[in-house]
Amino acid sequence: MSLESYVKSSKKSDKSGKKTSELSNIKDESSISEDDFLLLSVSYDGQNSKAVANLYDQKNIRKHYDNSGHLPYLISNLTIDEIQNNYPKVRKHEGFEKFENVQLENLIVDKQIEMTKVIAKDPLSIGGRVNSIREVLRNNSWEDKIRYHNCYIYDKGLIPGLFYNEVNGNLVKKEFQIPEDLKKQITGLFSAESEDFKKTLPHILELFFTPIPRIERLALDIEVEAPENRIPDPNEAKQQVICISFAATDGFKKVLLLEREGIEEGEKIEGFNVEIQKFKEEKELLEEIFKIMENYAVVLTFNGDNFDLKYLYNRANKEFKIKKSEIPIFLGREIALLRNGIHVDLYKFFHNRAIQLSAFSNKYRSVSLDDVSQALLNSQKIKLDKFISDLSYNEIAYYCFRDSELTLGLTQFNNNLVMDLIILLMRISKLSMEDVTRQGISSWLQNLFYFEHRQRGYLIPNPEYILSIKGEAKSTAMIKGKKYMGAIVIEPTPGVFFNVVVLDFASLYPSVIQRNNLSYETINCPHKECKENRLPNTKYWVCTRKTGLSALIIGLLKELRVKWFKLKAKDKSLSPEERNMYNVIQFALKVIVNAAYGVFGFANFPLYCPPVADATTAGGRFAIEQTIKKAKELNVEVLYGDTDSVFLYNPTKEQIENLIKWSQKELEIELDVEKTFRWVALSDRKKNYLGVYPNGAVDIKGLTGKKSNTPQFLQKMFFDMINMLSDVEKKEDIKPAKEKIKKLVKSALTKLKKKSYTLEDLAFRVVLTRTLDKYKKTTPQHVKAAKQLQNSTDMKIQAGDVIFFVKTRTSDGVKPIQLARLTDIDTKKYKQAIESTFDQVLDALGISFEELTGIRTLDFFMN
DNA sequence: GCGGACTGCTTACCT
DNA sequence: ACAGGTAAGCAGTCCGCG
Repeated sequence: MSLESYVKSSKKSDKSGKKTSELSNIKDESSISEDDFLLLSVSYDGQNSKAVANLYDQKNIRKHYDNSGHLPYLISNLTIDEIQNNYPKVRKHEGFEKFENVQLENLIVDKQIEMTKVIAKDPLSIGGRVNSIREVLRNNSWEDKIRYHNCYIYDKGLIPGLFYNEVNGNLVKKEFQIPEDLKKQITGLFSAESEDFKKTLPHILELFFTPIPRIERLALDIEVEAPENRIPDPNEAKQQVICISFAATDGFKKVLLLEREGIEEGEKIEGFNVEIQKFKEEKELLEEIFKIMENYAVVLTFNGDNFDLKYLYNRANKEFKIKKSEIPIFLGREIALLRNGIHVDLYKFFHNRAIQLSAFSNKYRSVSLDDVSQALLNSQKIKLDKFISDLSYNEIAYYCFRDSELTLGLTQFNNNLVMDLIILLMRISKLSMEDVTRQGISSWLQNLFYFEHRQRGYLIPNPEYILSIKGEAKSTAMIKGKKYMGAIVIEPTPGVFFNVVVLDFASLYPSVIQRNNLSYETINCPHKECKENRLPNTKYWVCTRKTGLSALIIGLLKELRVKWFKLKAKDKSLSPEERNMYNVIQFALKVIVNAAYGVFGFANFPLYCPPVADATTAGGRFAIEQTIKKAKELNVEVLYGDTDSVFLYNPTKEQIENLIKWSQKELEIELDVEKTFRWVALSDRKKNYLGVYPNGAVDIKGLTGKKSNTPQFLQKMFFDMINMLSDVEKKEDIKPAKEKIKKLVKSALTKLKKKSYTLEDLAFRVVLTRTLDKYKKTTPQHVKAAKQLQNSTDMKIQAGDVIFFVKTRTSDGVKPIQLARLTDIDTKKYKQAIESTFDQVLDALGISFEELTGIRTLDFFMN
């Protein structure tokens, strides 16, 4: 279940009286006092040449400049003398400050090493220019690609998303007390764990037992004059800004308009009562925008990095020559940041695949404000029937304001879920709010691991170094082009099976990582005696002397999630608000923990270590293989399974308990009953099944009828069929259901022949994953349709667009619905689509489509 | 010139 | 740009075929 749907349902289901909160401080802001400041980000102030912490003082940003003289640096394996003699350019570098000796632990060789810290006056002297010190030192340079603001966070042990006080000019972390009994309960759960584990636990607990404050924020959206409806170029910013809207959490709402010749006031729009202010001069409009932005610590946009803020900056700077220092925005290459605030571009956040997939279960297909709002808020942008430039004042204000309202809404729904999630992810990853909302999950894990390295005095290894010692993966993948073997999918036994119990391993890969002590330094470690400690089913051994850092951290986060937060999220004795909070926490943990395996197999991850990923999936295969074997021994039939699950046919309670106990004892991995089906329909296709729960609810996996590109008329038919099947309680019920399905299909075929479906109903909807010119090898149908559209209309077609097309008897075989007519439709193709979609389910029921309809393929359309 | 067998490409899905 | 495994449909290629 997705994060969002869980929260929604728990809200609905519980209106009972509140219990006294066991964990009063987690959502309770009363424990926060005026001088507690939330750390939102750390940045580098180039003018003062200092790191600066951006704190949220419950209203605005408060800057705290470094007062310790901390400077950027890199680490060299050479001694100071060696550097002086062999690389004299280092000392002569204009940004060079000084050398220092340091001792760091190189985990890969498991030794303390004397190294040299090369300290510079500014970050660019370390790296980023052609003659930076890291370029001079070349292969003798380490830790030289770390962004300085992150380096500062590691060295000071700062945790973004936690509270700090200013004590005698220093930043001091505010400690929130975890209630004693709670602390005891939790630590009690882990009494059997290692010393390393226990030592780290309190630091992790702190992240989740510190209140999450409400953060006031302002959403904005601009409109720009657009001749012929062309999207204006934000780099040039040639057209005037004609409208801007604001919506903030404190209730502030406003629209600013530029007065233009020939624009009418327009009719007042009912229900739209937002204050509108008109400006005669665009420059004044811009200045007012900047003034309002400065009132808020956090500014939200949807695509502000690449459009709104970039446009405002360039317009102010290039057209009106407003000085850089008077514009509250500064531009990076692909980002727009604020001088005195935090800019969160929600487009980037919702684009993050971990967020898109896990949090919102792929509910929005393209990352547009319209799609995301539709999916999460059930609200949409205002539909226009004219060009932006032709709208009346009232119309454009209304249109523009809705965008700000939606943008703000995306952070507010379900009790500020998105905002809470962002704060939790900051705490776990140690990334600033700006970074965590813009960067992918590999950056989150990179930063988390780097932080831990520094905190423990470990050298952060160069990626090439890890690869040169540990090498590539040793297994062979099933799929061409992949680097190593992945999971096992059990060949399904086709048919309908009553009373099926599905068992699955709780967090299989993280459990393997923890149990097998997997980490880049522990796999194939340098110790002689460890070489005997082979991992089953692999060509690797693993360290027996030390706990691997990733095994420790991932294990800890996983254990905490499974043994505490997940249980609390389901605990009916807690208030819905508390459960929501626990659920957001367990979810944030899930995202991080589940991605931990994947990043080790991701070539751009700086701790990339294919053997770790390889050994992880091998451990997973070992677990499921042993489980199948054990099930056979217990005389239970395994019908199907995928990666971490087994479908058991009609098992007894005892058999289930046996398996679970066996797994705990022999594999040391938790096996749980995930779900029980009244019946399951399996075909011979893997990753495809239909299961009906005892209450009639249906679980559909992989079937074409459910896929998002299937035409709507067919999706609807498919779900009608599912409804008929969900009534089936016993074998005898299948026959009448079959009769109903027969009627359903016949009426659809008739409708198809009579052409009474609309083009919308018939459209296949496929995402264009790249721009049109990038399809070189083949031209798929949706690309053909998109090309037609581009050639005969003025539509701009971009990567990420969903193309609606129908199958036709024309030469291309397809037409975009904008250009098609019902008479073009190739009915035969649609009949085939119905047939194959239905076959996936009917196969399992032992019914053939032809038998069902009683018609041979062609006959129906022949007369 | 055309169709069947085949491979590869592309998208959407599962875990 | 976290991973690999699978299904489906189509595009493109090769081969055989008087």
